[in-house]
Amino acid sequence: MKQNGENRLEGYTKMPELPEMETYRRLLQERLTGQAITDVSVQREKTINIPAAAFEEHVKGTAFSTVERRGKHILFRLQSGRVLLLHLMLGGFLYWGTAEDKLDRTAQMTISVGRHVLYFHGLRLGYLHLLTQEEAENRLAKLGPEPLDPLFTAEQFTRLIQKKRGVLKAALVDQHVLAGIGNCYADELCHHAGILPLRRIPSLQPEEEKRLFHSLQAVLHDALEHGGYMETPFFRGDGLTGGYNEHCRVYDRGGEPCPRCAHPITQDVWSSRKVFYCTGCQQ
DNA sequence: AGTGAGACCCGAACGC
DNA sequence: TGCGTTCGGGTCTCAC
Repeated sequence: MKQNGENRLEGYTKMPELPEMETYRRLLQERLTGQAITDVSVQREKTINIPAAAFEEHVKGTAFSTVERRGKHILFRLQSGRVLLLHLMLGGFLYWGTAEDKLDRTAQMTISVGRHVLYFHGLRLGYLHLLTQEEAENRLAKLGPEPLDPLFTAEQFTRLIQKKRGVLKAALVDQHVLAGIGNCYADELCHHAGILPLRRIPSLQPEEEKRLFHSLQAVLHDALEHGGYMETPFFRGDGLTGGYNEHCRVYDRGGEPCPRCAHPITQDVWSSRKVFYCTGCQQ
C-alpha cells in the first residue's frame, strides 16, 4: 500500500463514490461492449446472490451489451437481458488485466473476456448480483436524482434539501436525496461552497443553497476530469484513475493548512463518520 | 424525523 | 516471523 510523505495511510479511508464509479463505467464501457464472457470464477460466494454454479452458467453463456451507472452502482447489461449489479461498498476496486498481468492479491471474483480478465478486489461488503431488469430497477428505485444529470436543476436541489431538517452533511450523503455522494465528496463540496457540513439545513440561506448546488457540480466535474481518487490503477499503465487524490482539499487532511485560507483543517466526528472542514473560511 | 447503534465483512496495521 | 487483536466504513434496520 502506498503511503504519502507524512506516512499517512491512503486507500482505505476513501470509498468509491460517483466520480470513481463513473470513471470505472467509462473504462468498462470501452472494453466490454459487445464482448462475449468466456469465463467466470467466484472465490467469495457472498459476492453473488444465487448459487455459484447457476451464476457461472448464466453469465458464461452471454455477452455484455452496455455498462451503465446509477449512483455508486454499476450495471452491466447482458445480452441475455439480465443485469449484473455491482456495488463496491467499502474498499472494493476493479482491475483490468490478463491471467499474467494481475495484482498480487486474491480477487473475490473474476470475469474473463477472451484473454482479458476483469478482477473484482476488496469486496468485503460489496456485491455483484445477477438480476432481471425488473429486479434491478426495484433495487435502484429509491435512489435520489443523479447530481450530474443535465436536467437536474438548482431548484430541484433546493427542494430536495429542504425536505430534510437535520445536518447538511446527512442530507448530502443520503442516497435517497442525491445518488452517489459519499463521505469525501460531501466534505469537499461543502468546503468549495464555504459552508460548514454540520450546519442545520433550515439555517441555510437561499443564496447558500445555490452555492452548494454549484459546488456539487463543480467538485464532481473536477473529480471526474481527474479520474476520481481511487488509489489502485484500473490497468497497468493507467495514468488517470486516482488523479483526484491530490485535489482533495479537506478530506483526510485534519491539521493541515486549508488551501484557501491556511487555517488548520478540523477533523471531527459526526454520527460515527469523519467530517473535515475549515473554520477559517466555511460558515 | 433525526440520530445513534449494531450488524454485516475482511484486509491491513499493529502489538507482542 | 507469526499470531491475535483492532479498525474502518456504506448501507440497512431497529430503537429512541
